[in-house]
Amino acid sequence: MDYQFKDIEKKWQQFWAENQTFKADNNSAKPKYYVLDMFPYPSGAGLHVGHPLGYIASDIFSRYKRLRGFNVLHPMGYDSFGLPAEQYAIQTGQHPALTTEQNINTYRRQLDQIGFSFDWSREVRTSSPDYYKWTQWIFMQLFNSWYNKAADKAESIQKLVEHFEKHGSKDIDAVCDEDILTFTADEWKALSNEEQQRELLKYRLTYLRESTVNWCAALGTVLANDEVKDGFSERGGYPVEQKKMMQWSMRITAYAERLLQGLDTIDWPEPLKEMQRNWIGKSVGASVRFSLSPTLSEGEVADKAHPAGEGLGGAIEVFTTRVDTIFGVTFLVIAPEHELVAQITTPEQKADVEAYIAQTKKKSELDRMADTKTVSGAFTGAYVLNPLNGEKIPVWIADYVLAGYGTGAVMAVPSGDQRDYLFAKHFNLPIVPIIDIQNIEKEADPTKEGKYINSDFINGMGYKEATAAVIAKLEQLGAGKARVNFRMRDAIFGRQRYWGEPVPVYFKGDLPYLISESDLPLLLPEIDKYLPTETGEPPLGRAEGWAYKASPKSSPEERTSEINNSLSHGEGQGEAFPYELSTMPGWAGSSWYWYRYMDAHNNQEFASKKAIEYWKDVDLYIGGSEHATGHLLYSRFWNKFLKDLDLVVEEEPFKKLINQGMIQGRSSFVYRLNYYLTSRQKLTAEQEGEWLKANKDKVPLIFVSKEIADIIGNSRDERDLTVERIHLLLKDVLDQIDGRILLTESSENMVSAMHVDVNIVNNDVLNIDEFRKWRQDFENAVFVSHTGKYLCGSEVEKMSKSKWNVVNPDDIIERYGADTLRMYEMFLGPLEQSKPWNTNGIEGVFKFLRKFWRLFHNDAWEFTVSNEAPTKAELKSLHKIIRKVEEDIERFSFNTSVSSFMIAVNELTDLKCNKRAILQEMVIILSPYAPHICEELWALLGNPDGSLSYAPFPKFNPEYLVEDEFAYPISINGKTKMNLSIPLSLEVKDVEAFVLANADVQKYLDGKAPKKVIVVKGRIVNLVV
RNA sequence: GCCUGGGUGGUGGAACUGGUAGACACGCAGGACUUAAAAUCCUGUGAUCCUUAAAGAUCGUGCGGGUUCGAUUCCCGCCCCAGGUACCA
Repeated sequence: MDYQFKDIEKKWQQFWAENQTFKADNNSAKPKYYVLDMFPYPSGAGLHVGHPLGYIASDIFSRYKRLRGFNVLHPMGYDSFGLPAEQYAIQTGQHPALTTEQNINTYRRQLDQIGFSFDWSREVRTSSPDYYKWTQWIFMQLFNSWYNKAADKAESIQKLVEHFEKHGSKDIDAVCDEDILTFTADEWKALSNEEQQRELLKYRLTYLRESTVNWCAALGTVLANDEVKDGFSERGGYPVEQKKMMQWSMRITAYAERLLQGLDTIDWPEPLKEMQRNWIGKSVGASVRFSLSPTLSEGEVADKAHPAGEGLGGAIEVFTTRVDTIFGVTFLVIAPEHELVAQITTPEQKADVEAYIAQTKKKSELDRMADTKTVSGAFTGAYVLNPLNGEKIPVWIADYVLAGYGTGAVMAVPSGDQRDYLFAKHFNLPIVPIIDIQNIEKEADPTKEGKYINSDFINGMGYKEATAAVIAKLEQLGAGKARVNFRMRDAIFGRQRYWGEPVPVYFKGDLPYLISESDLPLLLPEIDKYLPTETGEPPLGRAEGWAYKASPKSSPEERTSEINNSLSHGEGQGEAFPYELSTMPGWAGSSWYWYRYMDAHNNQEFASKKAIEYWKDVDLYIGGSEHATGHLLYSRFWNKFLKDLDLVVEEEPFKKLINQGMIQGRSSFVYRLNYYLTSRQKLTAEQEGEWLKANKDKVPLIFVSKEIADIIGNSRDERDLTVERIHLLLKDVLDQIDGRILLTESSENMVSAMHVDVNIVNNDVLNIDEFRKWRQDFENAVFVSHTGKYLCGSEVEKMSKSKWNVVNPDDIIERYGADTLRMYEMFLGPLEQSKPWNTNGIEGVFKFLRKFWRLFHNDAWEFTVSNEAPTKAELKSLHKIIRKVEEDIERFSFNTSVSSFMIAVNELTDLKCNKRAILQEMVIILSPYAPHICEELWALLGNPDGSLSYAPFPKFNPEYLVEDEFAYPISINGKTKMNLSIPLSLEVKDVEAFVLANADVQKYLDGKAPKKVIVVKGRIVNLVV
C-alpha cells in the first residue's frame, strides 16, 4: 500500500495512549533523564505552528534518550492563569475557568495529533486548586522566611524572632528594608504584637512595598504594560498615569549574588546567561551621602570638615561606580518621584518642579529610558554639600533618573558622563575637568587613564589609588563607604486582576497575616463581573464575604505553631478580616512547576521528598529566549529558596537549557484601491455628492496586485493603465450609471494595505474564490493585475490572530500528517534561530517520507524486504547516517539531520536497497523524528507492536567509512582551481611533490616555482605564486 | 536608549575547529510518461562576461576597513531586522 499517513498516525497515537507507552517510572534501575518544555498558556486562538517547534525538538531528544536506555520524564501541562482569559471573560461574561478549560481541550487535541511522547498522567494546570494550593503554600514559606546574610541563606522568621527576644537587633545581618529599627531584647519584648509584626514585615522574603503601576482613571483599573500604547490605553485610548500603590514584592535581591554565581555552574547558552548577568547588574562602587544645605546662601562654602548630614536636615544618598570623580560633581540629579523632592523644593521652584513631575507621570519607565535625545529636568532650589570639599551643589530632578534604580539619585559628573554632560550643557551648569588627559570639548570623556586635576587630595594620583583614597576618606568622615549595588530590583508579586492565585493573606488594619495552612487552598471566589469595583478596587473586591474567619479545621497545635503569622491570640473567632484583593502574577505558578511533574497527584506535599530525590532537576529544558529575565530568573530564585529550606536537593533547577527561536508570522496583504466614483453627467458639487452616496455600492471593492500597488503611487502611466482596465472590467456597471473611476489625488493613500488571511494565499498568490467567500463585502470584489494572478505583499510580524497570520498545525496535519509536520519544522533551520513560518518546502519533506516508505515496498506497493547481506556501499550509507544523527542530536542540530536522512534515502534508493539489515536500523534512527511511520514499518518488519520506543539505537562502526583517497582541492592564491585525488597515506611532503608533479598544476604555475606551498593533510593544498 | 541574537542564490537553509561557498529541499525552466491533468521520473538552475561547443574569466556570504597563504567563520567601525526591557506569558 502507498504511504497512508492518516491511518498509520491514528493507529499509533491510540496505541501509545492505551498502552501508556511513555509513562515514566519514579523507581527505575535505568539512569534518569528529565526533558522539560516550557508549558504553554492556552490562548483562545489554539496552538499555532510556533508552539510545537520546541516541543518537537524535545520530543526527538526524549525518544532518542529512551533508545539510549534512559528512564525519561517528559511531561506537559498548562500555565493556565493569565490576562487574555480574563479579558475574554470581561467581554463575554463567561467564567475564565470555562474558557480556559475549552482552550486546554483544544490544545490537548492538537498536541495529541502531533504524536508527542508526553507522560500525560502527570499533567498540571496552574489554575487548578490542587495545583495552586502549593503555589500559595510556597508563598507562605516565603512570608515566613528572612534572608540571613551571615549564613547566606533563607531561614525561618521564627529564628529571627528568637534572636530578637534574646539579643535584640544586634548582630543581625539581614537583607531587609532600609528603615529597620535598632532595639534591645527588652525593647523588642516591650513592643506590641502589632509593632512586632510591622517590624518583621521588613525582613520577610515576601512583603508589602510601594511601587509604580499604570493607572487608567477612565477604566478605573491598573493596566499591564502590554495594554498601554504611547501613554494611552490600547482599548479605548484613555490616558494612563504612573501611580504609586502598595503591592506584594519578593525579595529576589537577597539572592542576587547567588543567582549571578550560579550561572557559572549551568549549561545554558552564553547569551542567555549574559542577559541574566546584565539584568542582575552587579556593580562595585561606593555610596556617598551629600548632606542638605538649606541654611547656606548662594556662593557660600561650608566648613570643609563639616560632618555630613547631621544637623542639616538630612542627606541625599547616591550610588556611584566612579567615586574617583567626586570632585567633578557639579550637580545632583534625583528622580522626580524621589521621596525628598517635596521636602527640599524651595517655594520659588515649586511650580516648576510640580509641572515637571506631572509631565513625568505620563511617561512609562521604558519611554524614560529609551529617550536619550531630549534633555529635560527642573531645579529644586535646594543645595547639598560635597562631603569632601564642602562645595555647594544644586539638586535637580530629571526623568532619566529612575526611582527604583539604586538610591534614585545620581551625582552628576558632566566631564565624565555623557548624559550628565548634555544635561549640564542644556541647563548651563558648570563642567569641570578632573583628569589631565580628558578631552571634553564636544562630549564627556569617561577615561580612567591619566592623573587627577582639580581634585584636592587626589590630584596627581591614578585611578586605582584615587578610588581607594576617596573611599577611605569618605569612610573616615562617615559620609560614604564602598558598596556593591545590583541593578535588579525586588520583584513585584501582585496583579490587580481576577484570574490568578489568591494571596493567602488577610489584613488586620494595614498589617498582613497568613491564613492557616489547613485552610489551603484559598479558592478564587465567584464574582458578578470581572471588572474593578466602583471604588477602583481589584475585581476580588466584588466577592461576597471575601474575608477570613478562623477555620474550624485548624487545630490549636497548628495555630500555636504558626505563632507569627496567623490568628494566634485567640482573635478572629467570629470576627472576619478582609482578604488580600490582588492575585498573584503570571510567573507565580511557573516558578516551581517542574517539581509538580515529579509527583503530580500528591495531596500531602508539593512533591514527595522521594520523588524529588530521584528526579532531582531538569536535565534538558527547551524554551524561548523571551523568558530569559522573567520566568528563568524567578524559577532559579524560588528553587534556591526551596533549597535553603531543604525542600529540594539541587541549587539550580535547569542543568542544561536550549533556546528555541521564535516562529514569526508572515502576514499577507492585499491592496485596496481608494477611489471615487464620478459621473460624466454635468452635476453641481452637491448633486455629485448625493449621486456618489447613492451609487457607491454599485461598484465593488477594487484590489490591485502587488506589482501595481508598488508603483501606482508614482507612475502616471500605471494609474492611467489601471483606471482603463477597471473601466473595461466594470463596463456593464459603469455604463448603467454613466460613471467613471477617479483615483485619490495623494499618492500616499492611493492604495491601502489590508491584512488577508494567510490560509488563502499560496506563494503570495491570492486564492480569489476563497477570498470572495472570506468576507461578505469582498463577494463582488474586482482584481487588477499584470500577470493574471493576484500577487499579495508580505511582512514578517509577530504571529497574532488580529494580523491573520496565525498558522494552525491542524491543516498541515490534515494534508501531510504529523510526521511530515515534525520533520518539516525541524527542517526549517537551526532550532535556536527565529524564522518566519512558510510552507514552501513542505512538499519535499513529504516526498522524502514517501520515498522512505517505498524502500520497503515493490512497484506494486507490496511490503518486500530481503534478508540478503548488505553491500559495502549500503553499510557506508547506514553508518554515515548513524554517526550524523548521533552528532546532530547531541548538539541539537535537527535541521541538518533531516537533510542527512534525505541524502541517505536518496543513496539507498539509487542502490535499490531493500535489505532488512539496513532498513531495520534506519527505522530506529528515524523514529525519534517520524515516530508513526517508523512504528508501522517496525511492525511490518515483524517486531512486537510498540517495542520500537525502547529498541536499542544502532551502534556506529567507523570501519565502514574508512577512505583511502581524498580529492584535494588545489588552489592558487587561495582560489580553488581543480581537485586532485591523492592517497591519504601520503604525508605532507609527498603530497606537495605529488601536486607539483601534476601537469595541470604546472600549467597554472606557468613553469615558475611557487613562492610557498601550504598543505593541510586531508583538507587542502594552496600554492602561492 | 540599553541588553541579546540574526543578515549567505528567486526561497528555507548547509559549510561543526580559519581550509572546495551554496549540501539538502522548495521554486522556476526544459524534457519523458499521459487523450489530458495529477502523480512520478530525468536534466538544468548564484550573477556577469566570453565561446559554435568544450572550456574559461571576473564578481559574490548586509555595508566599509583590517589580520591571514587562505575569512561566511577572527578583529574594528557602520546599516537593517527580531526578542527582552521588570503587570503578555
